Amino acid sequence: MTFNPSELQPGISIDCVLFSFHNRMLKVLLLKLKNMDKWALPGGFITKDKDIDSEARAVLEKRTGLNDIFLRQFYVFGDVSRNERSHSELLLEKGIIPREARSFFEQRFITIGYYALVEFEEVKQPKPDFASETCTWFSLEDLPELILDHEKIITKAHETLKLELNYQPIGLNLLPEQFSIPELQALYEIILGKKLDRRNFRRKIMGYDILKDTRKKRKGVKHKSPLLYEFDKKKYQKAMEAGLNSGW
Amino acid sequence: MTFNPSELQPGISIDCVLFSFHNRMLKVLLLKLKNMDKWALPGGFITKDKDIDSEARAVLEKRTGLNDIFLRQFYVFGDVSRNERSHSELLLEKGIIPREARSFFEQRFITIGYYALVEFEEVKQPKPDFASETCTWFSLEDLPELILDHEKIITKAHETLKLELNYQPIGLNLLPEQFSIPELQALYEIILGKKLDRRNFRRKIMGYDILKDTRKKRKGVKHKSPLLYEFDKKKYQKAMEAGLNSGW
DNA sequence: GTTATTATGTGTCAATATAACACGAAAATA
DNA sequence: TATTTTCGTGTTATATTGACACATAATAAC
Repeated sequence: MTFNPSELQPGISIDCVLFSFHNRMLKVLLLKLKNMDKWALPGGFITKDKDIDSEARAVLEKRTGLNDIFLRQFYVFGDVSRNERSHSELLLEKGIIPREARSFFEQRFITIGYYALVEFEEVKQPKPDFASETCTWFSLEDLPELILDHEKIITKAHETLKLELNYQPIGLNLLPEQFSIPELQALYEIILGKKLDRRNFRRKIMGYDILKDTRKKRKGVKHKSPLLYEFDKKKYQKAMEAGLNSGW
Repeated sequence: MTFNPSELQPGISIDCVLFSFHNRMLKVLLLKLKNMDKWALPGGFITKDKDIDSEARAVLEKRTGLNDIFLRQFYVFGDVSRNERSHSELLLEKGIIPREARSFFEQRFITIGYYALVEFEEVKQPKPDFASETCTWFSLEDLPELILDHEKIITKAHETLKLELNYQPIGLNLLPEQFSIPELQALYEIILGKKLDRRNFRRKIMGYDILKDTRKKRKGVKHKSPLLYEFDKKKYQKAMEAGLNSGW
């Protein structure tokens, strides 16, 4: 890995909060920095002749191998205080960043936050980047120690997810092709951070007419098998454009 | 006005869509560039040791004289295509930007969009910046020709306003201290782009219990005088935090 | 000062949406 | 065969929404 800082927009980075949903938990993809006990969001920089959204997409593709991930900008973190001199010094000291890129990394950085959604099983083997040695999922409830303001970035992404639940196809992008209504409800409960009534949830979600019954059952669960559904993508999309205005 | 590009974050700008509400129209503050027939949003750059939000605030303060304006980030415009070489060349040619700042302006720029809300009457005499000769309000319905992607930025700001109407104290920041319910309704109608039923609007807004009756009437209107209200700021704030979840 | 114009303020009813709540059925495991 | 666990279902009371019409207050026109 070599940096060509001259090809990059200086002082701007991208950080991606990639969410997935597994075992009824919301998870976030994180990278463990080499020789350090801290973790970081997948991120990158902006090539001078590339659109920022495609650079975010590129970051995710490099980590996951997937290139059609649902992606949204959610906030720019631009306080001066987010730049800790000690952080870039440490990276240098540990040999994580090449010496010739020193001045690039020592700049004050403003970072554009993206959140992204992916179906857990689609990501076979997440790949660390040049600065990290591991890349793996963490439950939102149980995050490791993170560099800089990355925890704050995750929190803000989660808040945004909550607000956009009625306007963005979040369920569609986090769940596998087929899923049960209780699974969908669990996703909603985790994003919203509150319990929902099972009967009322079912009635309401069915009322939107965005689910298709597959006439199949989930096998291998040690209790009554739930029926499986798929999203009717066209109707889902249309419902999102209008907004599920009731809110949850 | 002299630029010290060395003190600025390179390649990042700020653009502010400052809304006000006057004569039942939503207005936006624009600047007319010197020697050109195009208008632009108030904007600026980011000093290396300043937070981005305070730089946005500084832009607004310079244009309006006000320093406590309600302000929110809403989007980053970062497509490569938004940078028109011809634009910076024209600015140079017209002598709008100093020759020594040439290379600064010729960079590829990413701009952070902020929307801001102000009570129309509070802004006595908006001031143009070094590159412009006039600074004035335009109705959203009747915008002049704008530079670059500024029209798109305004459109996106307006969409955001619509979405955030239920979560942000928008009425509070756009209306004068005292206002009538029909005025508040007109504001909602313009932001939402649709007519609302007068009786239902009143019932619903009153239901939130965020208005205080001032026991006064608006004088000088050529019809029945409406009663004037004020926002109960504490209750308004609380209602916003919960979200006016029904939506309009 | 009488009339016309215009926007304000108000209430009801029907339809819809929400919240609260309990029990039988299916699948696996013991 | 019994136990455990979660699934699937319906009703009722309450709250919210949408649709709708008429009398009143202020000014302007005559």
